Amino acid sequence: MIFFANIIIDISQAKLDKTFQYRIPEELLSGIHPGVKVSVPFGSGNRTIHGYVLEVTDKPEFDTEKIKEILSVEEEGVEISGQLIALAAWMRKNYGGTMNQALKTVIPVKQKEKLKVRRSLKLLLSQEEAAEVLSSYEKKHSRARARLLRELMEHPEIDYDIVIHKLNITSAVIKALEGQKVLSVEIRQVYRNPVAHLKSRGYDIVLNGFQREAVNEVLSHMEEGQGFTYLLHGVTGSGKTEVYMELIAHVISRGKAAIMLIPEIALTYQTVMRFYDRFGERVSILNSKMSPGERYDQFLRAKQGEIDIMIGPRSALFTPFANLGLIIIDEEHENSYKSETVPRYHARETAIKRGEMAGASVVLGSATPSLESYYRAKQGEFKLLTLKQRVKEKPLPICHIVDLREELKAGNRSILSRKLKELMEERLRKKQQIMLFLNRRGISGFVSCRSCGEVIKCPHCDVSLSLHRNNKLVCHYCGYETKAPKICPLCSSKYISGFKAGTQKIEELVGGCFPKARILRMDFDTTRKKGSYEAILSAFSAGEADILIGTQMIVKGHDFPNVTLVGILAADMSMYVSDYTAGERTFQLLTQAAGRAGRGSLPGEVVIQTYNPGHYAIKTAQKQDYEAFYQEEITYRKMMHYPPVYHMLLVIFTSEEESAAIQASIRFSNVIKKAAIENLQMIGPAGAPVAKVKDIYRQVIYLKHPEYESLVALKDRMELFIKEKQDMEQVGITFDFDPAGGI
DNA sequence: AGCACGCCGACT
DNA sequence: GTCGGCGTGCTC
Repeated sequence: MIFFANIIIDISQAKLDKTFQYRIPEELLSGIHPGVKVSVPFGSGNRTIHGYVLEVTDKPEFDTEKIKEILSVEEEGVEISGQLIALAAWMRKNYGGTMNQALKTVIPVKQKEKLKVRRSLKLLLSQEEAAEVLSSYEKKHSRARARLLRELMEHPEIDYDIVIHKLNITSAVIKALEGQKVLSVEIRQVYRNPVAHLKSRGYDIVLNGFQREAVNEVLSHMEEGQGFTYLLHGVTGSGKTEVYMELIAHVISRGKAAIMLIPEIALTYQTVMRFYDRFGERVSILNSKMSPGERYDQFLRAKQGEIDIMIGPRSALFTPFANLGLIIIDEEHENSYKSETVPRYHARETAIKRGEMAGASVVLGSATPSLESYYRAKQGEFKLLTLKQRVKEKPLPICHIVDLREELKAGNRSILSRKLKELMEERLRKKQQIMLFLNRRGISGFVSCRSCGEVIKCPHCDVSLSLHRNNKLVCHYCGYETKAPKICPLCSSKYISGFKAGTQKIEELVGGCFPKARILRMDFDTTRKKGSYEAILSAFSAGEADILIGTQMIVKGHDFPNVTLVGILAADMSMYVSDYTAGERTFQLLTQAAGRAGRGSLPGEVVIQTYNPGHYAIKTAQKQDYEAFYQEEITYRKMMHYPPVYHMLLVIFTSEEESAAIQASIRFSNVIKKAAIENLQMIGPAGAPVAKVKDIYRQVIYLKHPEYESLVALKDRMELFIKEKQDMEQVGITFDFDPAGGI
């Protein structure tokens, strides 16, 4: 059999952003894998250039007559670009999508590389000399040369890209003038340093026994050259960050680099400062507010060895450190580690794979580990490290559970239970602070008609519109905006009215109960302005308000030493019915929220209001007993065949035509049935929970199987089907492995 | 990006 | 005619 390799020539050049196919000579076959660097003949002159292997296949996709052979394999060790390309190949295989999509995720360079080498043209001649040369060009009718030179006489230094794009000059002309010593091409590096403005204050940390033990365990294996995956389980306040810092310090002292992933929302000034205090300028950060160019700059600094610690969200995982020694994933249970765009990779799995490739250790940290990680730790796949003790011996907060049904029976129809109200009064008297939480879903307001029951929906999405200030209706899925109608569009009744967003309504109610209290609210409306998220939190931290009302957003990151009471207004799980992670998410939210109470020297109290006081997620959260929660939850997952015991594959069919999406889903369900895989369960095809977004209709099929590999094999089969049939143009097909909750 | 090819105006 | 410069398009 003849094999071919798909090769990418130069990732940085947008115009060569595609693969070329080469024949693999038999003697090289064993050395050709994704990520391997090879030499190939390229172009009509067959000049030898370097490229990276993306895929090996036996199917030529190009005129076989024209396919050339690979010349040789470049044995430059395991080079970083190759390693990342191999990682991209692994991601494509395990999460679906095209190789190009995977590459773009891993190497976000492409056209942005221009920003790296800011090239500019500099005039080398004096005005007189230039004028002379210019007239000679004009005489020879060299119009492009004259155009460029005239421009250079006016501005002695011009950006290369401006010359190419705005002046319509080709590189041939620039080369010619460079050869004639009329101009020179200057290359300068420009990038910003996001932490340069910070002032390091030094550090002073002593680890306690549990922290020391955890650090030593990881280091001892590292010394033996073994990289494992560790799960660091420690309650809020047990000092996980100190463990991370100690490990990082050891890794960089051995000349290696470290990546620390944190949920985007937790990348606060405080966090960055702590690392900067200890590691100074060797640290860089990545965040979503950065432009692609700025992000690329940070990757470049890493590649050039200017930094050895990168802190950032999911995408920081692909920092091109040549000698990576450690990957840390803080708050590893967070949903934001799962990508929402193709390839829908999970940062945890991908980090483990990258760690394996680089020989690096991986440390997953959480107070409430994901079921997945804890399960794998129990199976011995991860090494479990436990921090049993809170630093400074602080007691856990006292936690009360209030049954909202009892409140109702007792005639209290307020959103605040008697217990919570009583405790709030006390705190306000003592000038201590209070946080009130609301579950994330169901918090936005909507408009409905009391006469016919019509709910105003988005014309492009299958969701109701949310009521905002100034009577505006906004779609949270596509951003559609309209004015709230005065009469019902269906029955023309004038009894149409809005229900305010949960947080807004609660703000009014709480304000009514405690007219003197200063209240801050954090939700979609108040945080839409840039930077207002931090602004609200620091205002609260500075004591500018007594009560902070919000959703999950306010649970993360910041420490509020003066908060001694946390109220969870409706720890209700019925909102998550269709989602098997409901219990897990509730437990995590409650534990995190409770952890916010009593972070300072004052003891904390927590009130959980719920309609399900008997549910194990709530009862175990009250006692902060993770192990007990895990046992209950894993039993449920086993029984219901949910992850991590079984694995799931969600196949999403999208189309502008509803019927096309439905037809495709039926066709694929037949393909799946035909594959006749043992132990496979199929649910659907059916409409997605939100069946229409931005005018695109969505159908889904859920598949369950105990072996992840079987689902990957099934995905391969479906991808092959797409390739062979080629009549699926108007339908998009996306694969999502172990989807994180809703879609 | 680099290179060939084909077009176009100017000059022996 | 034909020479040199310029823009366009292709590279497995």
